[in-house]
Amino acid sequence: MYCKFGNLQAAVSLYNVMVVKNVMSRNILINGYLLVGDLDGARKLFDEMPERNVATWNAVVAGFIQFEYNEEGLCLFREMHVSGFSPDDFTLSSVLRGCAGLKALLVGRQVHCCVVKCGFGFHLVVGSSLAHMYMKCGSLEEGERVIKSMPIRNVVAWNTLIAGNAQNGYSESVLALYCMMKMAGFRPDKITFVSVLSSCSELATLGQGQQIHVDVIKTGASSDAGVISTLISMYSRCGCLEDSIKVFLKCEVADHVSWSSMIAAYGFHGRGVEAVELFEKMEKEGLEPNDVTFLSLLYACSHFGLKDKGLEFFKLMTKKYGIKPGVQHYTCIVDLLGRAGCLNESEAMIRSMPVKGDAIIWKTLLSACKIHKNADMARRVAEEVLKFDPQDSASYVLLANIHASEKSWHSVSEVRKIMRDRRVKKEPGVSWLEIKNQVHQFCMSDKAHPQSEEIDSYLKELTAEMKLHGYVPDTSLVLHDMDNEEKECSLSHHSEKMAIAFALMNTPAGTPIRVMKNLRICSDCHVAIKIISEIKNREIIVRDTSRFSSFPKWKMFL
DNA sequence: GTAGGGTTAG
Repeated sequence: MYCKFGNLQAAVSLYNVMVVKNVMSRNILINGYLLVGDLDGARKLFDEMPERNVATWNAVVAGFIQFEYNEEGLCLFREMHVSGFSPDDFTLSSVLRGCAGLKALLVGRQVHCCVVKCGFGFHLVVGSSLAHMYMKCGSLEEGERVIKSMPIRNVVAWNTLIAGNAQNGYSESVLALYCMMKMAGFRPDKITFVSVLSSCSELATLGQGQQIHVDVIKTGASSDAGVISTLISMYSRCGCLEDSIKVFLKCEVADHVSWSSMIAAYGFHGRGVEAVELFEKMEKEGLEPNDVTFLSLLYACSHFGLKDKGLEFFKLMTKKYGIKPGVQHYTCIVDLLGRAGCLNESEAMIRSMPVKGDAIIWKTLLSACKIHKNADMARRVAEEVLKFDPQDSASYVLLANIHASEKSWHSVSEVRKIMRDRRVKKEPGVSWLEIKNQVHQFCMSDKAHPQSEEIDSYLKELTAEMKLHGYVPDTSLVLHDMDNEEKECSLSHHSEKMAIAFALMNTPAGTPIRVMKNLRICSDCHVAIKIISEIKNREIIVRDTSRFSSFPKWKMFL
């Protein structure tokens, strides 16, 4: 009883005066130690035990794994096996959780054999743990096979399947599975919603996200901080910052994750000042920021050009909160310095930081070289990127872009030759948007869309109209040495322009247009969209890999 | 006594 209520001291005193101490009383005490997180105490008692049973082993294996001492947990499981004990469903689900935590696929497969041998091949709980393990280790297929072979499914099994697809990036499948789950008569719960909503964020399908928000309210899951955080993020990533704010303000259970989520949402929409204000309020409210909070905050600072503020927070993170900066935090600082034009400081930061660099941090500096047109540094930095990832098409393109903007066609063709030799292919730009719950997708110069001819002639008219309003195509961005007319044509067929043309043709006047893109939008499209938004009197919101841009611009400061 | 989830740099 004392153990159950976490009063370990009382439990220990009682145990010490007990005349007869058996396995059961010792097991209870071990669980007491584990309940309060005293792993050393539990281990000591365990080591001193004259006899043990399966429950004893289960207690320590599960205890260690619960506190993420996964390796220790797996070692204990091996010892258990050597001692001649057969694992039961409790042992196996704990051990599989440990494998998932370590992403240890091979050990996981061995445990799978053990599961089958011990007769738990069709067990509901063990089956979900097994599928979860496979999916966490990146083997979605094996995980799905386990779930599909289960004779009965419950909500947890469905959630495992859905979360596995979400975490492995199969967002469309997540939405399909969500419908199937409901059709099979299962009621989604807070965990289902977290996975499904994060897939909506990924796909930026606002319509679906809104429908799922309705389901959240219907099932009463809207009082869960986890669901709230995902909703905030979903609305932000789907382009509706105002709805993120509404969810956040209405929420009574917001925790540090929800606050971080809101800070990230502001950052994603370029609202640096609000992000900083919210962080300061969070501190005043006594909520402890974590590494992700700082990542979101530093990101917001770098995108809004708050260089000094960002550097200040970077120091605060370590000094006040004892959070060691990881490579992602350093990347934000490199971005912050790079955008501000301090290229040398930025490079020095990478070379002197105590954590190992990666392709991304060097790519960040490479983008800064492009913004500030520093071709010499760009060449050097591109080499560093390609050391980490020789197949990274974006870096070759960036480097070629810098050469093209200097009209140094010889260097451009050199870069293109290296790409050919190394068989590097440029990732095609794809934009998509949702109209009446249907997703339309466009690739550059795409002829696949049924309305491609109409789009083509509409784009021609639109470009002419834009030129009357001061649009000058920035042909320096085209990588090939073509004549100007060809360059303009190539620019006007960027996927985001095609998507916007399609939306203008197929939606009523005044409807906001939300376009998503798989790469960064180019500066020509940025200028072009601004002008389109003005002449067509439409709010246009473009999401690329990094952030949201809203047009007209003033919307950002509302 | 067991299983499934949240915010995040480019």
